[in-house]
Amino acid sequence: MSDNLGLLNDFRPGGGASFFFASPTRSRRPCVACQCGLVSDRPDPPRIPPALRPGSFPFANIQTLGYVLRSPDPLMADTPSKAYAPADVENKWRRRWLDAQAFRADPASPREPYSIVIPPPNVTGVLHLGHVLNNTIQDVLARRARMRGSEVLWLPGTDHAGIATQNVVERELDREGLSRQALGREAFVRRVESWREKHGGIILEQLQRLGCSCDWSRERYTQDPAYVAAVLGVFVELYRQGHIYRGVRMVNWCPKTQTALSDEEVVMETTHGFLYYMRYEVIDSPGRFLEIATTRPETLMGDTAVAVHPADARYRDLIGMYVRRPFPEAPIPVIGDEHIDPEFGTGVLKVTPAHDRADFEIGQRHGLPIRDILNPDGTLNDLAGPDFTGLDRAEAREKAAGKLEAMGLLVRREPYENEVGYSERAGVPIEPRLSLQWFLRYPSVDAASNAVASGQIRFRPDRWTKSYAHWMENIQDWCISRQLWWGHRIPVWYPRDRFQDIQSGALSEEALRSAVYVGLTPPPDPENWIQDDDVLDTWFSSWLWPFATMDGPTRERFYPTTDLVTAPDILFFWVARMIMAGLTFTGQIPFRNVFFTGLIRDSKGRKLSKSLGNSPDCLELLDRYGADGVRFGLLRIAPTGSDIRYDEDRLREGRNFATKLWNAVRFRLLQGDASPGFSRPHLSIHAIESMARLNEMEQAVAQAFAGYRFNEIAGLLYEFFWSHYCDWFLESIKEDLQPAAEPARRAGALQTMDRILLRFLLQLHPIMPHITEELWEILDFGGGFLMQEPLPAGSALDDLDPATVAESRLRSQAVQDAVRKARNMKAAYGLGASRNVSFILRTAVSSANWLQDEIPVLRLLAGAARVEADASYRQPRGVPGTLTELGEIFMPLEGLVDTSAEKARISRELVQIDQELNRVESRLGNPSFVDRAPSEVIEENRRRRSDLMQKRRQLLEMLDILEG
RNA sequence: GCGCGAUUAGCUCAGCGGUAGAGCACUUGCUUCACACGCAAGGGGUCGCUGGUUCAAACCCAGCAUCGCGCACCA
Repeated sequence: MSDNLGLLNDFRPGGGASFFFASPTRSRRPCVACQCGLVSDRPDPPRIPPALRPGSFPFANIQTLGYVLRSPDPLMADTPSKAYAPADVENKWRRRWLDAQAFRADPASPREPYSIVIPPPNVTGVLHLGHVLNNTIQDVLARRARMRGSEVLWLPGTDHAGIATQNVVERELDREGLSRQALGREAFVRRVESWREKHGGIILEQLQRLGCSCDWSRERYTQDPAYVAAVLGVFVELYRQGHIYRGVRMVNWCPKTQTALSDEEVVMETTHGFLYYMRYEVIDSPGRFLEIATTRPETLMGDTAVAVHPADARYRDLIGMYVRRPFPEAPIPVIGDEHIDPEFGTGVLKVTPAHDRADFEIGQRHGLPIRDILNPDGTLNDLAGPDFTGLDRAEAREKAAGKLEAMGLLVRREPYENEVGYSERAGVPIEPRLSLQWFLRYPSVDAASNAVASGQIRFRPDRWTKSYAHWMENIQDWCISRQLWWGHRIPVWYPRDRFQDIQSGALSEEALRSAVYVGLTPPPDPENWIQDDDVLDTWFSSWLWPFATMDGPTRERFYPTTDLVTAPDILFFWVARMIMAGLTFTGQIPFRNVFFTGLIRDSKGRKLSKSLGNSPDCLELLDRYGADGVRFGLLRIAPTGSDIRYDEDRLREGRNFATKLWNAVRFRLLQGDASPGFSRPHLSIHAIESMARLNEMEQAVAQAFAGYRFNEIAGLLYEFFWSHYCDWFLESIKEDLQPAAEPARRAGALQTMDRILLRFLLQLHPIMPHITEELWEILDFGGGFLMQEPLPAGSALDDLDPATVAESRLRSQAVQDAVRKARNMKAAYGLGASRNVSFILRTAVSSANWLQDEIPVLRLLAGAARVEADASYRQPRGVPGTLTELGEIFMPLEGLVDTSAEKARISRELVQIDQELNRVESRLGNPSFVDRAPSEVIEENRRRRSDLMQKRRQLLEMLDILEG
């Protein structure tokens, strides 16, 4: 097939024309080859015969196969594209909105404030689907809030993304044969800044392309002078309060970027390795060996003890004795510690206090020496012995195992699977490492827990509150210093004359506090001081984002913010920390609602990632489906919280919906003026039904918004517009739009269309802002922007009597049912396409005026030449009929007709009715059901029983007549 | 190991006590004067398994299975 497509492409004309295959049956199908927008791009073009092989494609061959190729199709050639082409429309409105500063938030406005701060996107990456989903949701919320009359601030910005940005620039330097060390700190930072200037804005421009209604005049950046002052100020304040301290602790060390990381920046990954069993000789009991299991033989040079459980009978007697560490050879003690699990391995643990968290703690408990055998870059140092000095830790593992084997000390090794911490950014295994770092004891922990537990801040979906509570209960101090150059440099200076002392980590916390200078500005005598080399963790600036981005009046008005939209993977990184920062520094919660989006996965359920190459190019998607199409498609699959399987078909659905809307409006425009002055327009029952449905849809949408159920909102809009308004209502009024129709009916139809379109555009706008704005203008619904239009207060049928509405709806639905059944009957006789049939409607209400009005509707929609109402019609043998809510419909057929299909259909229906009847009857025959079920349920079942029985009788009668 | 979530049509998912739904895919028909990115008519499901509660269970409860995600110092 793809070969055929290739060939088709060769025939593709330049610019805008299209190919069609026309089959001998005069069926017209679009060809897949042309990307001009007029034709389908479905992967399987229908009706291309398998015989159509590459090489046999020329026109002649197609002719012989009964196919003709025409280009361009004469029907389509002279009309402009009937598919909505989003590109120009989206550009146009983006520009107009921006020119009009329509997104600007006014702190002086008397309206109720509504605010969101954008989660700063990572400027080192390109726009990915996660951003698109996330920001679409924010934009939907912001636009809806505007239309509900709020003064909206959606504040955009970016952060400096410390590690990520530094990595990118270092890689760039590497390609140039340079390094940051060669450049020096100042020049390097300047270089990063210029990279940022060039690339930092790209992703925000891409968000504009998506239609995001951010107040771009307030774009913020974590390196803005005011923001920097806020970050450093917070550091100083927390330091003075004693929440920040410096000390030697076990940290997560990334040997690649050579910096400490917080626990959140470490991801656990299942790793396949080996469990090595080795033996150490007991010095005090020569000839006796202790067998030890380890996954990391390369650290044995750092072992300073061997530990067993104190109650372990196998080894209890050895506690206090010494064993021989094979290399560098040294005696190390056997100690007893409760931490040891006697069940694991051999029940003996080698203790390496310098390179393992648990071992470090054991070491602390037993006063063991710390032997650090690793360099910061993950290679081994002198302490590991001459054989190992300079080797990478991975190589050292193999070598250590080999050496043990050579010494006869390696018992065996078996394949082993365990969880190893990896650096989230650099992707290499983390090294637990003892180092001198800055830490934060989190402030306002209890208040932050309570804010969420009490519902003051609401998480959606709610289940994240539990995760949050769990994390808050087990919260650990935060390592906030990073050994990087790009970021906010720690505002601490050390006295030059005591610098060595201080850096050795030997000073007590007290002594340190009295020696250092901590302040927003450098000390007055800088020559006597040395500033700390480290910068702060990027998240130490991000956690201030909701308020540090706002100046006085803005904060006064728009803080606390209303909603935060983010992915659950940064609940701890960001959300929890913002809550603590907000409570600590503003005395208020930073936001009232947090909506967690799902994580987008590919169709196989894998995370989208650059390395897997399964991440689609979003800009291309925006080009192909339009921003509105992408927004709508993504929102439809954005469930309330769980993961999202991405499927491009959904975007296609969004694009198709845009085209559907476009064409529905085109249809309206073709009908001309609505004669608004027409005194007494006649509203058809279908018009009333449609406005009632519109009303229901609007209410359901409002509820779905209140519950942040975005997929439901999109579904409601789609269902109403496509399945009801287009498929039913527009079809039902086509009779009224004929030139010969009564003017009052025509006016009623046109006015109803306008009323529904107007209200529908208002509802749809937050999701598909561009096309709705364009159509609002084309339809001339209002002078200003649709985006600034308030949602209407009442319903579309407020001026109608409720009893009339209810009655009309029942009638309209009955007509719909009759149409469906009549079409069905035609199809059953293979007459689906024929318009040359007659129907006879036998109904008790045949004399009613309203029914007379509906006869033409029935005729048009069922596709009949004639429909006649006849209450006294007697069904002749062999004439098929069907039971509808309007009455029975018969289809007298001329000549011989195969009735077997219809008989089969009726039999199938009878089987279903019998099954249903059985269920209902057994229910009603059950005394405890009749006793205990609510009366309305019992009534409902009784009604159903009599309906079913009647239906059954009539079907049997029809079957009888058919069998003639 | 603990916690959370998922399991419904071929696929992606909605429904969360009272007659199993949507979109896509599939079948059939359609040059119907808004739309083939369309219209119409169809086919397709013991709602993961086993128990329990209930007049009534896809839905509530318990257990199990499978998958996914968090958290956790088992070397």
